[in-house]
Amino acid sequence: MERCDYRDMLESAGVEYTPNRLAVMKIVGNSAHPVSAQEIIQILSGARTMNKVTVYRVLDLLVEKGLIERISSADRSFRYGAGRRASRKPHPHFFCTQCGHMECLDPAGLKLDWQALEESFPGAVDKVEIRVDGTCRNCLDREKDR
Amino acid sequence: MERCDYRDMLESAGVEYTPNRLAVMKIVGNSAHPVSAQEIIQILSGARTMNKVTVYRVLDLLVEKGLIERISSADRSFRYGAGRRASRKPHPHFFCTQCGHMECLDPAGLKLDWQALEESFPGAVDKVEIRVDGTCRNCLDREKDR
DNA sequence: ACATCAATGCAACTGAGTTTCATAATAGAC
DNA sequence: GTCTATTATGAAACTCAGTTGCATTGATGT
Repeated sequence: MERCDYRDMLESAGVEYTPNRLAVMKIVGNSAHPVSAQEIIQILSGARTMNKVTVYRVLDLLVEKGLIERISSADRSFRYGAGRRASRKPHPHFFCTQCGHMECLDPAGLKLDWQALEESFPGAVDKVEIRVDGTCRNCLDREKDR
Repeated sequence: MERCDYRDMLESAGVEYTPNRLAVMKIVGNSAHPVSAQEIIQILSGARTMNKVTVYRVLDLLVEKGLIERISSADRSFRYGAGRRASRKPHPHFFCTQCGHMECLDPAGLKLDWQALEESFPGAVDKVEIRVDGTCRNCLDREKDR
């Protein structure tokens, strides 16, 4: 099930349509949680042949255009989720250090005084990343079983 | 100038003293901003011969014992700063995506309702990382000159 | 002194992401 | 329509922070 007209989203963000770009955009957009480049490559390996370099290049492009968001994790790799242009409000993320799963958290409980931050800081601010590291429910349960 | 008795700090955190561990602890502890493993290796290359593997192993150990804090950056590498056991309160960091410099921010302006966050989340929380990405004063000025 | 265990060094490895350069596809010019 | 110039893609080799395996050194306790 499509959630959006991804092709239209690409073009209105000034990104020329290509099947590869659409494919990556769909995977990131339709995923309930931020995905890694590896996951994307793996998902694509079934349907379409697409070089990993192209995946990385498409991801870079989509991030640059604000269609998706690049989120750093605690394991030296990135996750990608729907971005500002995909009408996604900024929100924190949870990262499970056991299984590498990332998920989005509710922005409630998160009172970030962006204004005060920018004013107090001598430099240009691009983005703020808030990440909670820990162990997810699944991994906790699996641990308990042992 | 020493800021603390690092040797004592090591031992009271349950870390056997070795010259290598003290050397790393000093560099991280005396630095005004979080440092990368590369910086540590480079600083040490002058004074003492110390294998990079040992540096990484010491860093892992000190992080595990809470003496230093591992902070992820936007460039797939880590920075290390004084940790909880070094009487450092949690605080956000700024990361310059141009030069890779990281610095500590004042916790003011960041009202993070940690309590609500933990309660709303179904899993175990180890730590919360808040990172502001952007361009530092230095890099902004250098840019302007061109 | 001897045995034991931890700390260190060295070389080779890993894995996510990048660079280089060749080829294929697309878009404009004519 | 064909020709040319971008632009997108593919393939192989590379980079770079961090790891692993294993041998060596050093400390600790008896």
